[in-house]
Amino acid sequence: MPKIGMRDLRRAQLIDATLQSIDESGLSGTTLATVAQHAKISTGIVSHYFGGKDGLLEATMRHVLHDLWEATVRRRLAAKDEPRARLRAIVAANFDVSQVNAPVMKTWLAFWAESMHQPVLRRLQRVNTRRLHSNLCAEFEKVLPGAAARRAASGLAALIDGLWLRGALTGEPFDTKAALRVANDYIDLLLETRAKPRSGKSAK
Amino acid sequence: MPKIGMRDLRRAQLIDATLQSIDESGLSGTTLATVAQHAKISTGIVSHYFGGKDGLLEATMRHVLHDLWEATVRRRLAAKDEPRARLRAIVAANFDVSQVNAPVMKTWLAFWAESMHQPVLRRLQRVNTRRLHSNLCAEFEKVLPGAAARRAASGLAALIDGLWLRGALTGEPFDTKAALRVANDYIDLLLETRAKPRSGKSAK
Amino acid sequence: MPKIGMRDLRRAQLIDATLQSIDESGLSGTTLATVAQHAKISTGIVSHYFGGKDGLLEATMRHVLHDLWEATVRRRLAAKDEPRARLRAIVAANFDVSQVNAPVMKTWLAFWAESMHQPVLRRLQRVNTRRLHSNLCAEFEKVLPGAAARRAASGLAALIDGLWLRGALTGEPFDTKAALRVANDYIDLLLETRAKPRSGKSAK
Amino acid sequence: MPKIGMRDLRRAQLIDATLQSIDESGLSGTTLATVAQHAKISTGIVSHYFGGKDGLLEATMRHVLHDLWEATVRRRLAAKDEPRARLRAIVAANFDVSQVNAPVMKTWLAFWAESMHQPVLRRLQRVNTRRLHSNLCAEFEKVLPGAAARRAASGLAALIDGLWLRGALTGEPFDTKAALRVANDYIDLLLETRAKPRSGKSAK
DNA sequence: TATGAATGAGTGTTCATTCAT
DNA sequence: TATGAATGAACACTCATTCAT
Repeated sequence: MPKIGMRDLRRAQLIDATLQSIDESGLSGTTLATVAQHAKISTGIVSHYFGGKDGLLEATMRHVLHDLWEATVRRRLAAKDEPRARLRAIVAANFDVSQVNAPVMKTWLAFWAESMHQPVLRRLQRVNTRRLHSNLCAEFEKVLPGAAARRAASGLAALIDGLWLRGALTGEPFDTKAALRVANDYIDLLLETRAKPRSGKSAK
Repeated sequence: MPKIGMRDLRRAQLIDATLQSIDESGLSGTTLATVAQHAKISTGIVSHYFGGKDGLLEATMRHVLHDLWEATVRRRLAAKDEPRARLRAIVAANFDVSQVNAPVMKTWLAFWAESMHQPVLRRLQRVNTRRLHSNLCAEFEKVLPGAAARRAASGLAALIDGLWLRGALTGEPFDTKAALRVANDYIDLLLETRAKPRSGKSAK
Repeated sequence: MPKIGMRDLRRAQLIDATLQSIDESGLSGTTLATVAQHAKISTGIVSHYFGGKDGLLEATMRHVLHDLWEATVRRRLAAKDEPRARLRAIVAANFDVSQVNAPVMKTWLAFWAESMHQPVLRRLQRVNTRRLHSNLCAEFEKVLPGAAARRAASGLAALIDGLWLRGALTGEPFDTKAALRVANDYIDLLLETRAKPRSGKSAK
Repeated sequence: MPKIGMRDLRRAQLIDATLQSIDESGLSGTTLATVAQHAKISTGIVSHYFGGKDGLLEATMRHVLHDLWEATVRRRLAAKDEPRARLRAIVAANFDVSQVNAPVMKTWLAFWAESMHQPVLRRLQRVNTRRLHSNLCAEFEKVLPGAAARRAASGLAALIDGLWLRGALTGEPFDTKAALRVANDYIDLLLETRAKPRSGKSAK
């Protein structure tokens, strides 16, 4: 008798095993055999459920992205309906526990490298990059003129990713508090420019 | 008679071939054969000069890092001896043409992913991460109190890396001008805090 | 309560699915999964009814041979009780619709290749080869001396198989009419030798 | 130092190993490992020289076809310039020792089965089928009217293939003498029709 | 120094077969 | 009787590395 939901259970189990294996050995050191070993099932079943290794990485990344977006929605809903609070919520979502644990961070790094050469992954990556930017834009535009808002969004998006990146590369537990402080300070600085607009001659 | 410098010539030639191959196929798609093909030499010679594939990536990354540090030193020397100018010089070095071309950007991404699992690469990566931070710190400390300076350095380092990362991931030519503007604006904002220090209650 | 004849129904269904799958993908491209898919049943049931893939091919081939023999008997009974008519009937049976459709032709070709290495199939193939020869012999012996009759039977058997083979290999619908004409002409030529026996010095 | 002709030597060696392996285990039982074993070299080298298993079978079949065509040319040149002698030469070429040994016969059978589903092999097979027919046609047309010549060619081509096929399927050494006698007798019968043309109403 | 032929372990993937339900 | 999830051995193919020349 086929268990209802067996397919989803297995897929979740395999995605988890993939994250573990990438954590241990990196993507290049992750084989269907290591994934199967972590999941304590046979190798054949991995290809059976995901159609191959590529499908497995894609599914894993979709899972990670889903968690990120879910965290973003959740935190935004919980925040006061005000730009500063909303921006802080978005920032916090990017440093959510679902995003700053070792398996996920290593998977992100591998994903970026692969996305440069795999169309399917590239598409996922672009959607995510744009989503963060447009989320930030939406808030900044409430208080800043268009061009300045877009620049602010670019800056904050970059700062978020940069903080995340540098935190990930340490190899040590992510210092969420420090990252939040730097990012939130940046938000404050950007919002302050509202009052006394900058000269705009700063670009080299 | 072995030509003087033959070894260095070959190594430079192979490093260049490696960058090309990574540009074309990514690190996972790069084999000693593809590198040899790009360099128009035999496969055996690669292992001979670098001891293997790992040595090749390490050497390639050392080369890229060397270019970055060289650009940093050059631009700092050319800058006025003043924090703002020096900071701008450091920022510009990170967006130097030697760092924002496709082969190098893809190699950086691959390097980060690999550095999480290869001690040799990890060491390289740490040195670089710290070097940027301490360079920035040195300038900020001239005008900001210790803690604030370190925070500013962390922020600017993250922004630089984040701008670089988001630029690299587009897959299109890097928009240096836009990146410089965002980063330099951030410098200005950070330096302005000197006058009216922030309250420090911004962290969540 | 198991339905009476369920077993035979399933077997017929699976044999048909096997022929379809071989038609589509060849024997080497036919798996128990493709057979099950064509029969719209589960994979496990195939092994259950035939004990495995080998048993399936054997049963399929027995089915095809049964059709051939059945056609031979039917057409011989319908023919006048006279050597020429009987021989024509045997020829026609070998080009019966049950033998010259794409699924069956491709299965025959695969069967021949496999029969060289599988004792069970080899036995089937030998029985069939000999049956055709002895059927032809029986008729020729009514009008030709023993040695000549056997030689005539060998020739006609080979011509039948050769016409069938070349027709099968075209990949297009089998031209039964043309094959019949060539074979029947050969029968006529062979029977004419009765009057003016050949010299027998023709062999090299 | 690369030996001149190493490539051709290896290819010949591997083709021979393939024929041996097919003789032993059939095409379906032939793997790159069994071929490598027969050639006493490593498995990787097979794919290296032929690009894969498909390339290996194609090359092997090209080799067999080359032998057949070479035998045909050789024997035709040696024959008297007269239709009957030429036809006998063509027949004999098809039963040449290069074509009636066990490894080659089993390879032919496998080739036919595969050619139904592999375009590359199908093309080879068609060329060969047509070549025999047109070679025979060329001779028959010297002494028979067009339509009769083509029919004679079809008949003889089929008889040749049929004799070859039935001889191959026995699994015992090919009885070349018997095959030649039957085929040559058929040639004689066909050429005799020149004098007293047949009625043409023989087709069913 | 330089070659590239050769190796053989390792990879993703397929598939006949088994078995709990 | 029937299912299809699961197994695990087998496969073609890749590739870093070695080594005779």
